[in-house]
Amino acid sequence: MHTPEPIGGARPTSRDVARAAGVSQATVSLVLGDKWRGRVSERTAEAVRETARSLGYRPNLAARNLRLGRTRTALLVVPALTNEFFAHVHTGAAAAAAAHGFGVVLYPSPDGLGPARDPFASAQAALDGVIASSMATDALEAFRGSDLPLVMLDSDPADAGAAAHVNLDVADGMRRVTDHLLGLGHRGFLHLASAAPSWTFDVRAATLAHALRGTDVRTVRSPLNVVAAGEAAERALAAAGPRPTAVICDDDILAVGVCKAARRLGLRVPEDLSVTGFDDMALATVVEPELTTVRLPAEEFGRRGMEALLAVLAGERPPSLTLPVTLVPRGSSGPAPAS
Amino acid sequence: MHTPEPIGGARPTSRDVARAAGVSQATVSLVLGDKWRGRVSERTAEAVRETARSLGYRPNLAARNLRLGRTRTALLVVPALTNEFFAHVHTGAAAAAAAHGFGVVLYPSPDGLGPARDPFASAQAALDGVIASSMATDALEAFRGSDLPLVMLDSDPADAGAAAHVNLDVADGMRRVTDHLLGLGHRGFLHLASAAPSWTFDVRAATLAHALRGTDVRTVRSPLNVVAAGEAAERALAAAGPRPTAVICDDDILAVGVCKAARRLGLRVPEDLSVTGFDDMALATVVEPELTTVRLPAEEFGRRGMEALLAVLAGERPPSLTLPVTLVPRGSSGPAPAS
DNA sequence: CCACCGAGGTTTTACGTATAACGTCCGACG
DNA sequence: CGTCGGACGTTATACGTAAAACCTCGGTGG
Repeated sequence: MHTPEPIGGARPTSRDVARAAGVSQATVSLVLGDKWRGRVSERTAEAVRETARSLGYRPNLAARNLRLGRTRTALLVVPALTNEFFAHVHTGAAAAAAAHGFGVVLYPSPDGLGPARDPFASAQAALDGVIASSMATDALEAFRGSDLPLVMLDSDPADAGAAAHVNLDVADGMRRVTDHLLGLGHRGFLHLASAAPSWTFDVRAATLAHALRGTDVRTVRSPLNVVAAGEAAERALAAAGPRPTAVICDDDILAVGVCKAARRLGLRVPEDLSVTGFDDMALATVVEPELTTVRLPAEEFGRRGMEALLAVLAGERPPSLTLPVTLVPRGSSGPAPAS
Repeated sequence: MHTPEPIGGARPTSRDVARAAGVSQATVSLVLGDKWRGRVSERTAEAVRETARSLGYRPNLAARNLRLGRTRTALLVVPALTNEFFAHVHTGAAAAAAAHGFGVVLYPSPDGLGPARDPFASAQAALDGVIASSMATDALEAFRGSDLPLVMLDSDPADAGAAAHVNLDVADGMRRVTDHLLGLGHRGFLHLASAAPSWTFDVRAATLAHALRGTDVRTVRSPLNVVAAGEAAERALAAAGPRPTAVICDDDILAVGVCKAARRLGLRVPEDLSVTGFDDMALATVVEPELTTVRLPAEEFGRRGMEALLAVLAGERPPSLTLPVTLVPRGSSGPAPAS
């Protein structure tokens, strides 16, 4: 029977390697840390490397972190992992981190877009910095007390609590959506907004309100899930008064709910009702017809966020960025029906 | 202008707290570690707590980890975060971990279901153990060299490299699918299989082959994404010979691709073609009609995996588990068309 | 002939924590 | 009256690493 090594199975330390190679611990550290040029002979260095390999030596990260006072690890806080968008953000952040020898610990704030209870208690890993993405305004409070450098993604650039900001130009995105729909002749709108009190959604609402001033706009809020969004949309579309001809959604998930509601109400998309989403996730091309939506550069977003954090850690003062977005017109939006 | 504390801004240590409270560092450690009963007076203890609070003391995790020789942190390796299934697995694992004061570091194997290059170099965090979920068979090799306790999810239970196994009863799931479709009168099948060389998919294929012996079965492999799956299915369905009346997919993502292909070919689902998925992710209820699929207890899966790891770390020898799955019949499967 | 230097190391120290081992004072008991 | 044992702490040490400071020895320039 295979016994998987006694649990605390003493791993070899740099001192073990030193003893086995007949040198001092300091020499081992120098060689393996690649700082031996001119201080240790090529012969000795190779011997040390060989010994380390044969013993299966792996440096103790805890000890190294303690000694160096940093961990080369960043925490990425996201509202919810089930939202594909944040998976892409993570990919970008992790790639940028890896390029600089950093690691990323992912921490999904447990209450969806709600407040993060104690990210640091949960993330046992010692951290060098934090990237908080698209957090609810109240959730951000949890980070005020920390003395860690903080980069905020998708939050109010005026907020002084962060060392740097990286944003998506959601205002421009929303403007492109309204321009698109106004150009198609729509004058009656339903704005299906996210119920989460987040800066990024506030911007969308304000932009939309401004761009559609003078037209007929109703707003309904819904949590970010298909079923709830469908119910909210169904109620709003079945309500009395003139029916909107276009539904603008804060997120693809909401838009999918609207499409399902439209089908239940016997409304054809886009002939009777145009629907637009936001994010351009895989979801957008799954529904029939495919969603007109705003594409966000999710991966670049994560990458820029990590680069900003790395800059802060290097003592620089990184500029605050706003990344451009694009409108992707697809089948879910069409000319307004003749009234 | 708000200067966010000098980057390396010396945080207070337990010794600083001790000095400020007029006690020794050991006393601080005892009090804050909640091991002071009978060794320190209530008055002193409260004074220490108060001082720590006012100084904003936070223990240095690196030092604690070094001292204790463990980190209370586990690594969860998943093939791809964009697959919603693994987000749920993480949720379950994180919950179980938190209940025992553990943290979870998420590591998405960068190459999808391909080999994980060096999980330990990337996860800078020191680790107590590893949970590897649904890894490709070759990717598992990356973990052989490690001396960390390893729990495998969704992999061959006969594999002796792991300290424990937790599995989903995918064989039973696939049998339920075939029973369901055979009961509906289907005799011509297409199996749209995942191209990833993973144990869990091998089991599905073998089970399907056995359950459908004697009927007409073709197999096509596709990567796990909607577009590729759609193309593969379209080719297979348009090919010469008798057309299958049911397509059995290894994953909901593949099934969605099939639905889109069916629409392009002018085939109605389920009247002309039945389609089944696997996993029961959000995707399954987004397409029209909604997918008949196999529901996997993803969150419990993650929870059980973490519990198994915790048991191993506690020196126990946890039993290998297989969790039950259920068939969720929906609109995408119906009676076989009369030929 | 001696001071100096560079090559090739070693000795030592510090990081911050947890805890085992060790004091000290005082009341009580034999 | 001695000493015993809580109550309440303190002192000392170890975890494994990185790196500053130091040592030794043979060659070399002045």
